[in-house]
Amino acid sequence: MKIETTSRPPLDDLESAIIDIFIRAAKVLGYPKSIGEIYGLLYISDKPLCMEDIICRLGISLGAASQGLRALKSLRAVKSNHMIGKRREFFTAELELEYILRRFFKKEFSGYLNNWKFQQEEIRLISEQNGTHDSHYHLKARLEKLEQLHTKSHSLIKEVCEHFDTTT
Amino acid sequence: MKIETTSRPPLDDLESAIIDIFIRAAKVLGYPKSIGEIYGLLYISDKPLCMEDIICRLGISLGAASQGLRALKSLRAVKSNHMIGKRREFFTAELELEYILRRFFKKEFSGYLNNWKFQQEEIRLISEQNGTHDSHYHLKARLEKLEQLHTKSHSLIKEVCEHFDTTT
DNA sequence: CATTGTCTTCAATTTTTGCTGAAAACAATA
DNA sequence: TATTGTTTTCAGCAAAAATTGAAGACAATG
Repeated sequence: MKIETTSRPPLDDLESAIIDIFIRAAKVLGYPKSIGEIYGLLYISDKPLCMEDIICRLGISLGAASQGLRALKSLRAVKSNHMIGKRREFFTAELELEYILRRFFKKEFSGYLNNWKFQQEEIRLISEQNGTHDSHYHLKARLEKLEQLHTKSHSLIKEVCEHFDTTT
Repeated sequence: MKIETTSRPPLDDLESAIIDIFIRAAKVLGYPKSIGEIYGLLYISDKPLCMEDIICRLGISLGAASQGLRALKSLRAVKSNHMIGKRREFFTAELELEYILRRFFKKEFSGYLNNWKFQQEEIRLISEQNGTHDSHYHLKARLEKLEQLHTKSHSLIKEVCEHFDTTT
């Protein structure tokens, strides 16, 4: 891809400031900066952008753009649409951030909780193998507490998702 | 500090498995591995441990232990107690994880939201400076949406904290 | 106030993570 | 199916984050 910078001005103050919000949000959610930038740029754009637009305006590399867009697509945070007569793929942001967040929490956080549950089952096994004679007797209570916390966290995520559900 | 390894056995399977849960939890909350390890070790110990215990059993460095414990103290996730007649500081885990989580969310997440709010005000300023003639006219609606999301996130954190409040 | 045991700090190092860009893969068009 | 435009992949590189350990600070004790 030969990149044609013409007619793609650098970001102005307002644009950078808005994109910054998304960069920070990405960080908080555990994503790299570039993902925040790309989403932010699409969020403030009133027309679909192609990869070249994104690369030029943000000054990031081809690879980063491609990978970032893939991640964003998998979160359904950007939609891609092919314009008729054009070969290129064009991208738009899903503007309903609530939807995105809900999906994010459901996917990422649930994944984490499932893994935790699995580990906890393993632990139960090991601890039963060791039998009653073992030195870890005092652990029982603590492990049970941990399991309770797991249950509680599980219900938390439902609540969080519902919070972003009320179609404002 | 000369470190005396004697009588401090390496972690057994059960212990490592439990500590692993805390390592992952730390990661999710944005903390380094060592913080999860230290908390985990204290969580499963039935008596207070000193820094040397922690260093030996986890195989981490003095610096990491010191810094990790500092962070954990600031979250009030570990308490330190001086034993009479002993010069050393001893540490115990706060076992009520709910408390820790509540404080964590309040502190970290609120900090993030305040920053966001601040940025959003900056943006409003810039955007008003630019006046109505500017090319960013279509942004208004999107910025308002962002502000709504901010409000909503703010109420979310309250809900999350309350979730961990019910003294089970 | 000197000695000794313990903890903190921080520059250097290691580890982890993200980014780059050229090459390969793919897709559209003629 | 050759050509050309576009996207993906991935090995190597750069930046960021975590860890180490030794030097210095601090505190208790005699």
